Amino acid sequence: MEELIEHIHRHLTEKGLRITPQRLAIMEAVYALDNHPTADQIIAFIRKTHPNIASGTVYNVLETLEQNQLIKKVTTDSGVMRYDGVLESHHHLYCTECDVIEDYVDEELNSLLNTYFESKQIKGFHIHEFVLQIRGTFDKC
Amino acid sequence: MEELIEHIHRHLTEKGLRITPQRLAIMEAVYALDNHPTADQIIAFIRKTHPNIASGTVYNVLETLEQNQLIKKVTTDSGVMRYDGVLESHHHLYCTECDVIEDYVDEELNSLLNTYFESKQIKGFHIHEFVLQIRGTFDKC
DNA sequence: CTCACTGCAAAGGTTTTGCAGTGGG
DNA sequence: CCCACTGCAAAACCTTTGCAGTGAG
Repeated sequence: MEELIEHIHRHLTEKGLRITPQRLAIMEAVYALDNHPTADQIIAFIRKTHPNIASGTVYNVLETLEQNQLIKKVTTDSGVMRYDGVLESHHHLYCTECDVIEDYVDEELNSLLNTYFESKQIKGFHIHEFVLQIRGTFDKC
Repeated sequence: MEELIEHIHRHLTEKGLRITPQRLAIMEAVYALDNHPTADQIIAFIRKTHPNIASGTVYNVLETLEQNQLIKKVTTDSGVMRYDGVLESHHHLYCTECDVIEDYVDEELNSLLNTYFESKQIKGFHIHEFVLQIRGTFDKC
């Protein structure tokens, strides 16, 4: 937690960005709330301790944090954006029964995909990254 | 085209759904418009020949068609939904420069993923399908 | 001090919903 | 004929934007 704040400080400072209570609170919320929170869930969480934060600010901050690689956006089928504090390249398990999205980190899978697409070039297209959505159900659902 | 209408007829009838001019027009629009049209593009296309169609109807029909496996939804980062008439299991190339989404059909890739995840079970999770988003740029962009 | 950032409120764009009326089977 | 479906319009929903005021450096 201490080192998280340390890390955020360094990152923001390096980019010439100010360290505001709102930005710290939003970073903490993304880490505290599991399951890839929506902007709305982040707003609700922060208002418990910080009642005057404006929703516009939260959207703006999330945008800034994403552009500075402090968080990632996660797309959903419903179109509502969700946010992820895990920064390493990874994939997601999407449950079709509940709204859980779980991180799926698997370096072997990344290699497999990279190797496959190195040998199998797609003509006229240059790949930057893969996002694999693994859709299914958790046993508990 | 004839056989397309035939196919839609059969599908809708099997499910006990009515065959309306709107539903046929929307199916035709999804096929006619390339590049995974948005609801808005579908509405604009149909109004050229069918000026009174309501946008609510288009959304409702698209929902119905998707639930009956006559079309597929394609998620985008912006949250705007797009639609795809290709029904076989396939993946997509997302261009980060322009708004093109191209179908990427590759049975070998499907096998690769299936084989990989058969050997590598994810505990507590039962996989239904994979959706690989291949993000990059077309040379022409 | 200064200007990047926040709060507030209004607007923007997409999708959903309610309801009366219509037309497909 | 009947009820599933459409047209229309309002509302819901998420997100962005403009602007005046504030507080981080």
